[in-house]
Amino acid sequence: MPIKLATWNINSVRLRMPLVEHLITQFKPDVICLQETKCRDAEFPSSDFKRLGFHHLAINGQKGYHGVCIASKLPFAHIEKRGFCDMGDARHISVTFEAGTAGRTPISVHNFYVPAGGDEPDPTINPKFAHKLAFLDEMAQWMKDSGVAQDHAIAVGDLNVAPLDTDVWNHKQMLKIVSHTPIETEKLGRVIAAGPWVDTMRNFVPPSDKLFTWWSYRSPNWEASDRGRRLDHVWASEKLAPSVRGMSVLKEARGWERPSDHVPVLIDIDH
DNA sequence: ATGGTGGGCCACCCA
Repeated sequence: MPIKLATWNINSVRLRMPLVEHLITQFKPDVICLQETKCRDAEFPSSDFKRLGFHHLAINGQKGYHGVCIASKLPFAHIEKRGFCDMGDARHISVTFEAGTAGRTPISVHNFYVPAGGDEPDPTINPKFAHKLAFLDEMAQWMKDSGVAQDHAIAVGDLNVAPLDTDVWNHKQMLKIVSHTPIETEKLGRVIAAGPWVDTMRNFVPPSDKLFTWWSYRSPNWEASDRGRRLDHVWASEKLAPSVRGMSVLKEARGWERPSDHVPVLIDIDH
């Protein structure tokens, strides 16, 4: 059964529900993972999702900041929300689908919003950066302990780290910029190894090619200057990775009206 | 080297 899954840092789901609707009508995803929904669960536009055929909603929101959700046409068997770093932040939600057809084992989807980490890449003077590093450590430990990637599983989200040289517009210039510092890259690598996970986006775009999912609001000519970063990721467990048949980064969404600074990433799973 | 632009929400927090 083919499943199309999208992940997108929406930067306020209430403000950008028209863009989500456009994504749905134009690209027809079955499952949508959002980050930075920025509203409480009671304020989440659930009726809009249901009108659009997404009857199954797993929401972990909070007032004003952060917030993640998984909206789905397919029913869930389980929903889980995990707190990281004891901050009370809404930065994770996961679902397991009901058992697949033809006796296939159900897929789990984990949706993460990793802390951005502030501007100063020194954990001794910047608590936001320290939080980001601790979050990545805890993610790796939990991946190891839980064994989530041992079965059919997907991990997606805004991980706020661009690990490869070609995940940023200028590697040398970015080495001291939060999101591309060696310590973040190393820690994200440990999270991937702890699964172990497969970086499915890079199965479709070779590491020699630049690949971005985010362009800052602060650049008036984002497209011409193209100073992007790959902050959003789609990982598959080794068992599921061969079933990922397609991937696209919807760069055009950065040019939509009142856009998010992140664009959706879509994958096709043939499970 | 600096500041540039957004969103939430009402004084600044966050990205």
